Amino acid sequence: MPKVTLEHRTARHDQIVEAARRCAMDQGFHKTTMADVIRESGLSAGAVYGYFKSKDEIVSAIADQALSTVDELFEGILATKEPLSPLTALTATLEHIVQIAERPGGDITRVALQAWAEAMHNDAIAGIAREKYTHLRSKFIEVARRGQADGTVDPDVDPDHVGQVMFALVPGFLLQRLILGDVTPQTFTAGLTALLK
Amino acid sequence: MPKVTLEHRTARHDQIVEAARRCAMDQGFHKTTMADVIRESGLSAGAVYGYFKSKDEIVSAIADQALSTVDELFEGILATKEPLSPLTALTATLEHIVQIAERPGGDITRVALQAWAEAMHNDAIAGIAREKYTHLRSKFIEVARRGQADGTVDPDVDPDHVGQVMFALVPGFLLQRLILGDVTPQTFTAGLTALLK
Amino acid sequence: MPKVTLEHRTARHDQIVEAARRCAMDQGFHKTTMADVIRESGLSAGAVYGYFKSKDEIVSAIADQALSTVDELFEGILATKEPLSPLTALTATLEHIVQIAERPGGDITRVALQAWAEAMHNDAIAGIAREKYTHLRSKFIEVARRGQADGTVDPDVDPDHVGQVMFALVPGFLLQRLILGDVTPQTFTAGLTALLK
Amino acid sequence: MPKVTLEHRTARHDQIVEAARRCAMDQGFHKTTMADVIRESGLSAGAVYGYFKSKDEIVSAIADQALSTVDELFEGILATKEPLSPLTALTATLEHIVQIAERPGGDITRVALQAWAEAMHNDAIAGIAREKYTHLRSKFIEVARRGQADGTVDPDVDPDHVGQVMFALVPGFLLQRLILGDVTPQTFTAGLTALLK
DNA sequence: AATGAATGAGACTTCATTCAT
DNA sequence: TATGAATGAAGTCTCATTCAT
Repeated sequence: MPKVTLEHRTARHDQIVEAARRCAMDQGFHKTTMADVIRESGLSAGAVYGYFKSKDEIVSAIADQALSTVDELFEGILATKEPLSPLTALTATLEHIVQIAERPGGDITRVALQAWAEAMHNDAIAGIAREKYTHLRSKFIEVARRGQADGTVDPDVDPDHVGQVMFALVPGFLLQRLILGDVTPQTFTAGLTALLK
Repeated sequence: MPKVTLEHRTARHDQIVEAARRCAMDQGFHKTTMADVIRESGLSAGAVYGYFKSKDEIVSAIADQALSTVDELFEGILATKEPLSPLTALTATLEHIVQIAERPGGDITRVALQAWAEAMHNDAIAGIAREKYTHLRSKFIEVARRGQADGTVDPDVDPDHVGQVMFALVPGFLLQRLILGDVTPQTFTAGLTALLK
Repeated sequence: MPKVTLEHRTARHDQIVEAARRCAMDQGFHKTTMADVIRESGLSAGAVYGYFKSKDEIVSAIADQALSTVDELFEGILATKEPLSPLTALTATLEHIVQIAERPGGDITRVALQAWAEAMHNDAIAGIAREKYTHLRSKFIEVARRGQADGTVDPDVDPDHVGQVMFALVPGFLLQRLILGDVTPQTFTAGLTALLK
Repeated sequence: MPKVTLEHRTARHDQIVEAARRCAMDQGFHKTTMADVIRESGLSAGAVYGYFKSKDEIVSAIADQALSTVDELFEGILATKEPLSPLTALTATLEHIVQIAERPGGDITRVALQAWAEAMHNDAIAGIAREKYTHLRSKFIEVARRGQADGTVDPDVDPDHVGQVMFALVPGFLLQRLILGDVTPQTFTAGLTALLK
């Protein structure tokens, strides 16, 4: 019966990652001990090590999740909305980010910050971050291209560069939200409206 | 003997912070051990603890430095240039950031990322980050105000909100530069040119 | 598996306390390092800290033991012997103390002296000492009361005060035995015989 | 001018011992650091080490002082009072102990307890304690002899043994006073009156 | 598969003592 | 002589990981 076992394995796996995420959200990756994860997951040390070879592997899994969540939701947005100006795309993104951040389970964007820092000296996480953010940014590049096709964005500029700027606003918004605490999609959209062509 | 001693103390203090910064740049705050800092500083354990009460205090000192460096240099820019459009201000800022990042001593912006993560669960660093970034952002708000006075920025939008967006581009640029590695002041300025009013 | 585990835990706990007691007997609380206790117990650092949160907790456990041993044995004496004059009670107590002190494991009364000193600036041990010695002294007060009932002790004196004096002879005996080394239950009983009513 | 220098040396020496005594009174010998002594004495590290070769030497000096103080004062009592029953001698001693203990500078009897503990594993202090307490006890033995001469003490008992018992009451009183806090010369004398022949 | 007690390297920090000035 | 910054051995405790049951 491979199905049941697989489901069981997946459930256990997620149980561990969720526990670790909750810990990392409050304490960061480094203050979170394996004992914390074990306690929070309700499993035993041996069980946890049956699913992950090391703490590093768990950290990578949380980082992957934290860096993906924004991505996944963002994709949805871009896929549906048709005539998509940079302003509209950004506004929709920020609103979704806040929705995710305010989920009952805790603010996963805090974990994304941990992942950024970790990527500076952890190759596995650097790889994940590169992959996820390259992908996310490609969506903004796509918006830039559409804008150029629509005539709303200067066609002489490399859409990659336009995408860089649009994408930059996402971590810039996140960071201000977490550290200064006074930005909202509304205030940010207002500022964008004043600045964007 | 106040003069000599004070200079001496300051030199030693800086010697330790510099050593710690080099370590944190390579390894992050948490993988950096006191033994690393002690070895790198060329002092003894006791000497280091004569200048800092704990590792946390050293971390705060590095974080302060990392979050200040951009600030200081940025201030210079804004003070001098007179007719300052958002685009000009941002371009100048990014160029300075890259100048700082490429200094021989190592890229201090990597440490800034560590500080962002640390601010999530370290009140001292959260305080420093809040203070430094509130101040830095206020400069962009000032630029927005000048733009409104000049008629180049929509006067009906709260300049605080415009400042939020301009400021957001700084960490957004930094993060892409460090993680994706393909942004430069030039590419970014090109993208900005296409997007900004 | 509660039974086996509980026994096991108790055995380990005692193994650590015994090891620590042996160390403290030779070196005192402060010269005894955790490394000493770990080596002497035959366990690992982690194992020891699985049973005690800190060195202080181990010290309290040894102090408790050292201050209790006299107490326990003394209670036995008082419970059985019926017509109990102060002289008889004291003689029996001293003989028991020496029996305990000369046990193969080492002289635990040396640890009691450490505990007295420690009680001066360690609230946990001060509390233990207060509790144990209040209890022990209450036995002597009981002897005083019986003496008053029997007509062998002046009924006009507060039995608490009589108990203070009787109890005082115990540490007085211990201290002389350990520092001057020339008192025995026999010499002491002889002196008591000459002095007591 | 050797006199001035000698006075100066003595003053400095005492200054250090007093400082160390104050520290040891509050914290015990082991929690007292050389830094504490240096700060409290108002001298420099080098200066302190000009007078004492090591912390151990300072500890011995404080222990000597603590074990002597009772001794000195006690001698005075015994020298003057002529017809001296054990009860009288003891009462006078306890009153003097409390006088000393309640001096403004702090309760030096707390330091005596430290010295007892230290004597268990410090030969220098064990030697001092032996010497001081042998001497102090000899005074009680002298009282016993006088009692035997006066016919108030049983002449068939070795006066050394009577002295052991009388002397025992001194640490017994001290310990109760410091740990249980409810004995006074008055309560103790009352108890003694009920018990002594 | 699961358990969780045990491991032990290594982290942070202290403090008695020295010595160049 | 006096200073006090510096030394570095040694102390307490943690925690990722393993393995006998």
